[in-house]
Amino acid sequence: MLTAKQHELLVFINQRLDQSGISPSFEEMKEALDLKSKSGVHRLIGALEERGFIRRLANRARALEVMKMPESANTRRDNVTRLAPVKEAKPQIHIPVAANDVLEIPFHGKIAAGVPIEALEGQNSLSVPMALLGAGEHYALEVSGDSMMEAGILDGDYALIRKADTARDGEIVVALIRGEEA
Amino acid sequence: MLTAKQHELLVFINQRLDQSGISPSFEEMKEALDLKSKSGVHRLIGALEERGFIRRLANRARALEVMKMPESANTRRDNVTRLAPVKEAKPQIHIPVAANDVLEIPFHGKIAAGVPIEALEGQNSLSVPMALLGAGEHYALEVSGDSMMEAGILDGDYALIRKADTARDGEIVVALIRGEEA
DNA sequence: CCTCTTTTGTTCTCTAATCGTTCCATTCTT
DNA sequence: AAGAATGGAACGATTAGAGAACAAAAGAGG
Repeated sequence: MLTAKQHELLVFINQRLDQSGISPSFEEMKEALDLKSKSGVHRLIGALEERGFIRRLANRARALEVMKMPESANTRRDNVTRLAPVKEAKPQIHIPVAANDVLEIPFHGKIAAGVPIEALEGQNSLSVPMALLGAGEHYALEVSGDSMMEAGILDGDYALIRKADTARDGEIVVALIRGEEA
Repeated sequence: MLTAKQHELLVFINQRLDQSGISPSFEEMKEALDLKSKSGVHRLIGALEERGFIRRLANRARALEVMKMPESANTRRDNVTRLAPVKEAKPQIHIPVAANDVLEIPFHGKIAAGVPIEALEGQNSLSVPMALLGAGEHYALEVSGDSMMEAGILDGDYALIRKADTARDGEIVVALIRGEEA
């Protein structure tokens, strides 16, 4: 799955991350691999990313994250998407209190594939449990049409959208083409 | 994933939060990082938020929350409602921090239309934001098959299910027919 | 309940250093 | 020689620090 260099770089990144929690910069990786140019590191990073071993924020400094390690490496990596630790069964009955952890995000209108967003840019807003949102600025759109049904997005759904300038492969985005078509 | 400054700030916030339960203000963070202006803190906070390490309420004072810590940091922060109480030595002024309302609900296995539930009735459990649950007792099942795709329920989804004896027209239910078929 | 005041967060502009990206020439394999 | 890997350097973007003015929220007091 990995070339020698790729493997070497991955191990280095993982080590630095485990050790200090701070991503190495391209310059530092260059040094670690004993290369003489950052462009090589760039290519290796790209390869590792493509293979799903690391993830990164595009155009951000020191924004690497190790997703998994190759089997060979004994340096284990456990806390990726950690689910809850298993704990002893205890017949307890949860009574969820009304979670008032709610945020109001702007509601911008409808969206449908190929059709311009019907911007009813009014003061409308939607109350959304914070638990559904990540970091960043969000807004809501109503989905029209069944074109995204395979992704579990149905007609009439409200889509919660995080504003962003970039997107990674596999992500679902709302984008304007030529400034008009959605 | 983080730069040195970002890491430093994150550790500081986490420490203050663990210690007093009160978020530091921008001014205090400025002092802690030995800066002379708050604008830098603002940028760092933004970066940490973008990376998912903290969450905050916009325009609210001292409304920070640590979502996770980088791998290295030994100062861990678990969001899950911990059952096993930690030893409480100090007269902590544990002011109710904006609790990360996550609940653990039992995970009972797979479900597929027409097929008996594969009960791996183990002690497994799933962490779920309370905001997604109503009142009552809940559990989780993993969905198998695409038979419910039209309802936005896809293969591999986790279904959160509330135990009930009755159901109204239009509601989606999981039910056992003749005690075996789901 | 309504002002006044203090605290706290937000934004903008500059400046500088660090960092990531890209393109092209060069070297190394096969 | 062809293809792959590497080196080099320019370029543009992000990160960081400072300072100031401004806006918003929280408290205090009448």
